[in-house]
Amino acid sequence: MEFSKNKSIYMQIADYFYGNILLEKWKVDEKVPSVRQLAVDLEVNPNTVMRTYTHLQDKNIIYNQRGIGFFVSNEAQSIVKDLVKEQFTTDELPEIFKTMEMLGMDMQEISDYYNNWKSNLKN
Amino acid sequence: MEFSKNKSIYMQIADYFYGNILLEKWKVDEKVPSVRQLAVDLEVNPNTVMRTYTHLQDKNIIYNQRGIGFFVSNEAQSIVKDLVKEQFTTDELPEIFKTMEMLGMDMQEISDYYNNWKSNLKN
Amino acid sequence: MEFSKNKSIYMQIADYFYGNILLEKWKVDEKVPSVRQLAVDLEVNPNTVMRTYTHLQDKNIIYNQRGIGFFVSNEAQSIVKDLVKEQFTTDELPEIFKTMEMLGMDMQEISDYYNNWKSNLKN
Amino acid sequence: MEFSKNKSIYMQIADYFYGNILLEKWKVDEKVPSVRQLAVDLEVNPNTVMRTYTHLQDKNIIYNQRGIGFFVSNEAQSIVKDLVKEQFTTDELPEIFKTMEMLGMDMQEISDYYNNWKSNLKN
DNA sequence: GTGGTCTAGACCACC
DNA sequence: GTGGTCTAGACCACA
Repeated sequence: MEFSKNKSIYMQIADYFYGNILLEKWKVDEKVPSVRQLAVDLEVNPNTVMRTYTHLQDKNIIYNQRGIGFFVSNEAQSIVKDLVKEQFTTDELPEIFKTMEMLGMDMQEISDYYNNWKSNLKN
Repeated sequence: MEFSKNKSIYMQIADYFYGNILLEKWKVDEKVPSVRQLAVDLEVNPNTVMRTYTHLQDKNIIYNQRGIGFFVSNEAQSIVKDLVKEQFTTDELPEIFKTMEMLGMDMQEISDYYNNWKSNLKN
Repeated sequence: MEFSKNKSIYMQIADYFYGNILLEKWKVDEKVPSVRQLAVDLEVNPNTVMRTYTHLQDKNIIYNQRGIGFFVSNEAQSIVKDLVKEQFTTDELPEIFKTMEMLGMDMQEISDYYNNWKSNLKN
Repeated sequence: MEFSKNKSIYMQIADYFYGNILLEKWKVDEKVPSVRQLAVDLEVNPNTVMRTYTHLQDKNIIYNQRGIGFFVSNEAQSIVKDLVKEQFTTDELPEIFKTMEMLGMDMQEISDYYNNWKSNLKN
């Protein structure tokens, strides 16, 4: 996994969790990777992973069983969905729309980029 | 002008310049507000404005005439357009698309949000 | 380190970096002093050092690892060499030559000064 | 006349005077251009020229006859020569030598640049 | 009037 | 611990 410079690493790790939960790759009560293991896999400081986990736990997206690990909570799906959608529609989309105006782009162009992006994913 | 807390103030001031240049409110060789004046208008510290100006000057978007002020450079339009478009297509759009996938949204929904946003602007 | 008053402090700190990089005292990917530490060592305000670092980062001479520090970039050597040589040959040397003409000095005299300067360095 | 960005304009105008005096294009008691005229010729603000003249007058290089103009003083030659030589040997040359060391250049290379520069002047 | 630099001190996010 | 941003206030050189 590569990290963008525009966003903090621990939030990008959270994004990775959001994806896995929303797309149901990780189900309710399933164990998520250990802090240490994930830190090794992602080549980041364990503190950084821990920060993500603390953050997700605060939001009741994962829960902890002492000595065993972290697990996906019951409400994870709905919490994440609300969270992501909220931020998407109130922060990110308006930002995009403003930039579109500045660049004089219309929805069709965005749509083209989208199709392009999707076809690139397959390869 | 209100500042979002997600982004540094000096970069939001830069964004303000980008808009004015792209939409040709400010033309080539036109004088831009003085550091002190803009600081007063935006209610920020002059150092913060100075930081924006230094940044824009480094990117050859504005130039300085000693003792007189800053002016929009010849290539400002094209430099800004490249800059903004580059970041938009390589950073922001993919981010949006990823989130769309996660949320299971399609282009039609985005388009609806867009039209909604545009009609809100008019009011 | 003493600072000349003809040049801004933050640029003199940059010169110090140029020297260390060109003479390979600092190698690629080596960590450079932290902003705070260097500020203490040089007895200047951290903001002043920060200004140098931002400048060098913009020029891709150093890069940042979040929360860890600044490091010498791959291309640092060649960038600095180009930078310094460019300025030396197009700005400083012509200036010197013009003054030599005005003073009626020839290359031999300059050479004498040079040898003199070098022998003073040793003591 | 073109002005370098590295030096203040009024000092570059002073340099122009130094050259004319040292190379005896302007002799003792000869009238120098009026402030207004020179400002027009050089396309600078009259204040800037005035600043040069004040500076030169302070150093007894030119003197003023009220209502008539400025004139080259008796001691102009020797004063300028001392002034320029002093700055040249204590400020500029050491600076050059330091840069030479950093770039690993020797006197021969400088000499080559010098010959090159002189032959370019003729064209 | 203009920009340019610097200090002092603070607060924050991040690793 | 690291950098990043911002404020307040000052002083200077320059046009």
